[in-house]
Amino acid sequence: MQFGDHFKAMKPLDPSVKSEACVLGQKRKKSTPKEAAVRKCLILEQKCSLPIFSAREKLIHQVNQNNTLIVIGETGSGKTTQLPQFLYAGGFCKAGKIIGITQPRRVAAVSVASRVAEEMDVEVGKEVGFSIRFEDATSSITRIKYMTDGMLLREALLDPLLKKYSVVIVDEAHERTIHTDVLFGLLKGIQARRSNSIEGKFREENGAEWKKTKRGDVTEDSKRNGNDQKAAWPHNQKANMFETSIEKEKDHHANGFLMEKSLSPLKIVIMSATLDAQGFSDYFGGAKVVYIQGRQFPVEIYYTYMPEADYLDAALITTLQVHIEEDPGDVLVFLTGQEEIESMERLLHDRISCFPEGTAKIMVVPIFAALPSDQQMKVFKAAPVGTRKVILATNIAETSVTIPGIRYVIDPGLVKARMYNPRTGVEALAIVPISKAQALQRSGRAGREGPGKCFRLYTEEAFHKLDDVTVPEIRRCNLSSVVLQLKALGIDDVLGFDFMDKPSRMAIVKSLEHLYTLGALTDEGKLSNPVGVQMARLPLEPLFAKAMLMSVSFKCSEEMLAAVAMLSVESIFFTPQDKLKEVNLAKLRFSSSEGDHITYVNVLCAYMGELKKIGEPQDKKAKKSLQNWCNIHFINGRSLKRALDIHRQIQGYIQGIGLELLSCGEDYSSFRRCLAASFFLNAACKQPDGTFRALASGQIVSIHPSSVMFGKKPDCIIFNELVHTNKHYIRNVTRIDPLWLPELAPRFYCTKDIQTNFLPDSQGQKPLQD
DNA sequence: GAGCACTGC
Repeated sequence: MQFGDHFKAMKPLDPSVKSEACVLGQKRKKSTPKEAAVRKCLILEQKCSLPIFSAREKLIHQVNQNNTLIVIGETGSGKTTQLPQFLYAGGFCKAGKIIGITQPRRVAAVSVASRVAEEMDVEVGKEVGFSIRFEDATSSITRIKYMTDGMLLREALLDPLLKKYSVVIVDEAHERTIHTDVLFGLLKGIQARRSNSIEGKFREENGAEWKKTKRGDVTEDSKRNGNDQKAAWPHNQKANMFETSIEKEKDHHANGFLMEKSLSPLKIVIMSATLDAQGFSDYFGGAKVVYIQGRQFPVEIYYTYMPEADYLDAALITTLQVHIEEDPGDVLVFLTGQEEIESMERLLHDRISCFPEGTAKIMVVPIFAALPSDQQMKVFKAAPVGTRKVILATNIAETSVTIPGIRYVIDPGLVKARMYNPRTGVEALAIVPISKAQALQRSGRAGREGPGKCFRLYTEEAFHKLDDVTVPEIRRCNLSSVVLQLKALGIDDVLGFDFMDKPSRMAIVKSLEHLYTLGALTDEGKLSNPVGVQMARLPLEPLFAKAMLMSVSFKCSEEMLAAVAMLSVESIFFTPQDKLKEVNLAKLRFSSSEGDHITYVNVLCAYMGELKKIGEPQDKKAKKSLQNWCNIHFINGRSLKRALDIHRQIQGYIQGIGLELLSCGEDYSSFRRCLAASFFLNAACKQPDGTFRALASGQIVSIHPSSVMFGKKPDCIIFNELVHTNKHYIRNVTRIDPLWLPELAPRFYCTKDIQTNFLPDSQGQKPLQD
């Protein structure tokens, strides 16, 4: 480590300072100048000791030489924080260009940005910034910008060639989120267009180094070159427009405008933690791959000799065995859901209570996404001396949350995954085996601070039979949002889009049909104006976006705004299994006999009222009072805060589009009529036996127990979600008048069928349509 | 008459 030698002579640093510095994004007390100096040295030392540091020059060189580079670096290599700094120093931000780094998660974007800002000794939001939904910490001088992958996709809607960026780094590419996958195809297209631009060619011919132009040319560009949006796309049917634009650029060249007007090439860097480099390289035309050493401690892996019949029982026994036989160190147990975690918690407490006097104690802490934040924070609290912490976690602990102190991992090898059937439109949650990559990720959680052990509750043979990598999200979910965004980006031929893993034809065609039904696409399959254009602008599921637009003419846009904001977040009510009755009682305060949608509107209104009373939760006391309000109503404060953020954001967009926000007041029938008009495809009617039949699919469905309509028997309802667990459950349900359907959706329902369906003698058996 | 992994705009 040639660069580190310089620091060896330094006095050893106070260990407390060191541990603090290791925590990303943690708030620090204001330090004295001396402390600040020590800290600065420390940061420099840490930087230089990272495995990536010795590869600095090589990396800059490789990015200069290759348009696309694949960087494989294990956990702890420092690639996320260092590579952007190297490229910044290597001249990639000249001419006001930006290095963009995408992350799959918001917290990562924020914490890494603050760490890098500190390393560069600048304020967050200045040279180093981040951009996530609801929060933009960037400015005109920002040159290194961390952001969520979805955020960069949104930016592409306004700037289709991402002209601000000289380099886009896609981090955690192995996670293959739906946004990352769309970005791949998009970036590839942008890179091709930008290289084909006249200046790209000019550069190649002349071997010119990095472009030198004055700052501000980016905005000038976009002002003058408004046509780029249409001209930029290979799949665009108006390809001839691109030719025209090249001609224009040639003219500019002749007139000496070239250096101001034209585009610099886009560098793409794909960073992944797994060894699946070949797939990325193949997709990006045989792109060069570089490997960076990681810094992970060894983890011993143990398998069972025989397959386990009951993985929960096996997990329980293994946990107790580790506790009794192994050295100190916390245990992380991966389970599939809230129910499993809660029952395991009870079982562990039962067993511990039977331990003989003098046995070391266990502190059990659960963590899963629906758990309110204050309870989630408990996993970060150290156990008292002599007590072992056992964390019972879902997938959340695999990547989203890093818990310090873990030395033992117990992995049953299962995960609860959401599946989507494009043919029926039914989503299902199923417990399925994890992939090898996931197993590796889980065991790695034991080796972050020292050597660890991982107990896999399956045989080695079973491990080898697992899939290598998890099926990318884009192959598993509803594509309506993605297809709408691609259309908005000018990509008309979605079936021909260059996906790294192509979704099934059926899934794409179903989404196209869905969007057409919503009026977002024209008969030619193009984005319709204004409906499609406006829908694409709203950061909502397409169906909710349409409902939002429709609500303006039903004069209930205030109510719909509240409803779609609430429908966009999950787990509004937190329901511990042992407090079902109390939860239902608390819900009554907001319940509407008409259904869940109005109930949600009531909850959000009540929350806003509470906020008004106590003011924005700036000070501790107000925060506590708000938290208290949430607790007594069994409301998840984090979810409601998110709903409020979405509410504000959509409100801004709606006003930006120039649409009116109107309240229907006490008359909820117009709101319910609007729900019927928006969600008519998800209508269901009561059958004689009390179950419901979905009108479009003919499926037998049941109202989910979490609905306020559960146990009630309305004649006709609309719903927002159909999930298959033990039954086909519908969630988010509201009562409607069956006659509204033919009136509001005449292309799908006719009055005669509806009447027949509800006549006593027909007993509702006749299917409405095929 | 009884239940829901994780992200993201």
